[in-house]
Amino acid sequence: MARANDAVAALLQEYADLLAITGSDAFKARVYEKAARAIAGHSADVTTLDNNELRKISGVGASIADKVAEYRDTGRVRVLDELRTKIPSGVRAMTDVPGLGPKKAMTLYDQLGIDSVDALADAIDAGRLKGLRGFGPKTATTLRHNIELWRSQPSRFLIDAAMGTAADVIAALEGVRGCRRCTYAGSLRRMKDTIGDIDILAAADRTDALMKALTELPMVTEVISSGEKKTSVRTKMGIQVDLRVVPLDAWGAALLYFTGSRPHTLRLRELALRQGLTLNEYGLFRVDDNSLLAAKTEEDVYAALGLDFIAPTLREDRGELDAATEGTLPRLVTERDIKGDLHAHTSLTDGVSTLDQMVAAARERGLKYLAITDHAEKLPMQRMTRAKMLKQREALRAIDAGPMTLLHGTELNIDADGNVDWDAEFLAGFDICVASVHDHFTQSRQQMTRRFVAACENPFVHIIGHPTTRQINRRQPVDADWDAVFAAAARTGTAMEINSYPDRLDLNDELVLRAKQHGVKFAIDTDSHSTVHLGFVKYGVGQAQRGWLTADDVINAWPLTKLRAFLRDKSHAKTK
DNA sequence: GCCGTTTTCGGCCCGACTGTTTTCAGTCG
Repeated sequence: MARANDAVAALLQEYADLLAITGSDAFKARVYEKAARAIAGHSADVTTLDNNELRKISGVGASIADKVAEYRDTGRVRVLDELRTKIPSGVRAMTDVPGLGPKKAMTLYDQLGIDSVDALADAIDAGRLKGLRGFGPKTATTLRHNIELWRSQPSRFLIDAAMGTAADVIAALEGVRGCRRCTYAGSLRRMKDTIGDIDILAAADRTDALMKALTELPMVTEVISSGEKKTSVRTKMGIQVDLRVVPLDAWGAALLYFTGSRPHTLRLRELALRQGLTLNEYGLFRVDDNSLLAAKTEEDVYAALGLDFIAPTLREDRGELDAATEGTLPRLVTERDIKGDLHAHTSLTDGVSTLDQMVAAARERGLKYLAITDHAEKLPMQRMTRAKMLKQREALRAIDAGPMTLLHGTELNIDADGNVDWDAEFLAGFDICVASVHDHFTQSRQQMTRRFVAACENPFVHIIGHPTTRQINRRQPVDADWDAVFAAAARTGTAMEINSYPDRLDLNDELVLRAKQHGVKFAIDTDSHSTVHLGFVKYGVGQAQRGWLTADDVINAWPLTKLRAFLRDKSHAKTK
């Protein structure tokens, strides 16, 4: 599954972690982390590059280039293997427990021979940490508690669940006297596909009332820490909520800082330093006389650094600072650009809303067109037949949808060999066909790739639905050579879906970036099974933005005539 | 270990909170 770049990045990250645990130069460890990130985000396969090309990657110098080359040639990195013999893998795993970092993990291993999370839990239960320097009774209790949390809960939460919690917290805090502004930041604002914790930023002159209000919310089960400027709690759902309160004058700098990502803000700080400036959550200051340059809005801070405004969804250190310097940031697709939905179900198959309800809800949302795409007959549980499909088409054609155009489509099943339901004649009757993988998830990469390529080459298939078929926290993505699949999609004029369903978000941002490099077009669909799901489109747009897409890349951001031409061009392939 | 619009050497982001300390190390984001 993983690209060679991901494997190399994982090795470099492991090396960085082991350096930190062994207490070597902290800066050295940071350099390896940075290089790992740069390689993970590099477009070319690093195992195809020579040393000179490797060293052109920012953060990769002679030493790291040699290690990558060694991995390319031998599949190993000798110095990493040596470190691994000194530090058991369980010691590194221990640093995943909240509150336990590299220093304490090493102390536990050195002094007590503790080499796994399980061993640590046993040692705490047996009272073996008593007398160990740096490990008082409070630390032992907290660690034991955090081990259980770490064992019992997923580390990432679905974006819509996090968004709901954030909205509840914000609504409560906005009602607190003295609260001037309140919003969410962090990975939620960046629209990452999954959310680790929720960052809430508030502006107020006095902070105590806000901190108290947060800790007293009914949803809060645990106060992790609480100070004058920052409070962290855990909710019933298990997600951590961090609240930061700043003066209103620092709003922009604080929002920028707490939105992150860390690599992005780190780069901003480096850029500031090179200009004789320093950036923190209170503002951008001159180093020499501490005078304030910008703080009120994010736009002010970026401008003072000589940068165009960078949308939160782009702040991942994937080249956005260079683009902002050069004025070449993309004009990102927005929810307002989305003119229609090309993947939606009704109660004819596994949807819960009727055709009429779906049409009415889509019209209410102001869509210009809607494709109804119920499941085809090879998904046996749906009991679909040709007759039912034709009857639905008749019903759909009879609906007066006002200014909205209705398209009759279907979600075909891509079988193990890459074929789809129904014959050419029947398929030709549809306005649009989505085709998706719904079974045989464990095929080899080679088989799976052939399967997708065959589907792309089918003249009746316009969109590949939820391509990796992952279900977040439940099912892994299928294994395919995505570069080969994307190349086929671009060549055949087949759009790749960005499925907006919160537990899919498929393609995700990283694959969107890769697909775009192949010249692929995209469809941001909701895959709605109910009228309320139409609102999920914002999450699909989030992934699209994170993949640097413009409205021109997204076929359902196009006017209907242009979309129809795209669909027609694909179908014309069948006569060639 | 990397890097350079003050630097090829000497820096490297920085603030908040906790716990165990008697002035700060460790962790987190």
